[in-house]
Amino acid sequence: MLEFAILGLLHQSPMHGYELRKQLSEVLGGMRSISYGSLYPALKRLRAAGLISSDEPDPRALLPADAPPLTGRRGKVVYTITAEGKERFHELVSQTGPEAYDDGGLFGVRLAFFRHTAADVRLRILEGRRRTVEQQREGLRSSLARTRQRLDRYTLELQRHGLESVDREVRWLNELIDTERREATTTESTSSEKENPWGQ
Amino acid sequence: MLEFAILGLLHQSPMHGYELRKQLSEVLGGMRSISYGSLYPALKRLRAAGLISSDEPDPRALLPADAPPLTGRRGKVVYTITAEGKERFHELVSQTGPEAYDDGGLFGVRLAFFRHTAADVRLRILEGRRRTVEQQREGLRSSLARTRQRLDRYTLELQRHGLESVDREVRWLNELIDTERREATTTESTSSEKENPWGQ
DNA sequence: GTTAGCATGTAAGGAGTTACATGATTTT
DNA sequence: AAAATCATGTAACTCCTTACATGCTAAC
Repeated sequence: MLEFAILGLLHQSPMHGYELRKQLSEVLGGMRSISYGSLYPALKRLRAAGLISSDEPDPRALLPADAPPLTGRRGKVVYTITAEGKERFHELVSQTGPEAYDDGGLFGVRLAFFRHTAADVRLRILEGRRRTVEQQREGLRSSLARTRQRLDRYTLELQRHGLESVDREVRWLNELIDTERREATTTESTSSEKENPWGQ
Repeated sequence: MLEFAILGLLHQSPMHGYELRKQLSEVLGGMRSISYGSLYPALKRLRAAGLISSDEPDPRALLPADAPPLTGRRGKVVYTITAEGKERFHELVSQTGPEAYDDGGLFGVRLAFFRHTAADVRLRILEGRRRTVEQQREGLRSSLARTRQRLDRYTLELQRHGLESVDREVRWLNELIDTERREATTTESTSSEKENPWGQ
């Protein structure tokens, strides 16, 4: 998920880690930042996999063999997505399986990069998400119906609030799906833009 | 978090693992169950810590040293909370620090066992949670104000929906806090029930 | 010249998951 | 007697966090 988000951000423009982290917080929903302890190892893995490249100043040039073991001396490292990285990103962005809409935060990230996703794939993901959330809602509803008697007020309030939340998400998804379909039918005659609808 | 929930459920009545898992799903918000790969190691840890005890049938009695290494032969194991376990649970249930209301799902579990929490502690936790969520809301709001221009429709929708969600949570918390305060003032004259308000 | 914010990383650990392995009991 | 569901557990792994360690750069 993190790697997907990193690829997505670097797809837009090269960045160094610190900047990446700030952008990541926005993509991952306003507050709650990723920690450097996750970010840098992730960058390392992506670089090892050849999906991004790093432009390090590397200041070990023109230095005699110094006694201080050269612990510091780090330069600002700018990361750029590679051709393989872009390929991988478009592969990820085209996936329509459950991993795209089941729980675990990936759906939010997918949505954040939806402009890179083809219109039909967008629709399938939104509908998949809706199915998932509807099932959650059913589970919650039946759980509430079964246990309504023996639960105290707090647990009941918790479940009621949870139910309202998933209910709102379903309605929100319905709106997104409607808009998506309306766009699809009005755009199919004029064969413009397959990517980047609205925005920018 | 899991261990807290297990203690809370066993506090109500002894249970075996399988049953525990079902009850856990309800406590942890309707759908999304815990897996056995989490549950059984957690039970093992709690038993090792002396917080719960297990009542195993242990069928190795009256058996000669068999050649088959006795791989199967497991009985239904019933777990019971110990005196130390209850003590620990009431310790956890009285905590008012950030771990009780910051993100990470603990708040939901705390609420599920709120009837075991004293009224003043309940209020402090609810107010702490409200502060946390209000801060999230501020973060989201300013992030949205800053980036409204350069974001595409999907990211905007995502943030808008997120903002509405935290907004709803704040309103919900306000209601809970109001009710809590009303109960506190109407109950203080009649010195009844310090625990178990409503429910059961 | 010192504080605040920018910047990069590692090591250890927490809290769960999936996949596997096994068997008992109930229902059809 | 086959299938479903109840029941218990381990091993390997995922994905993140916190705490630590280090240094650069701009502003006051």
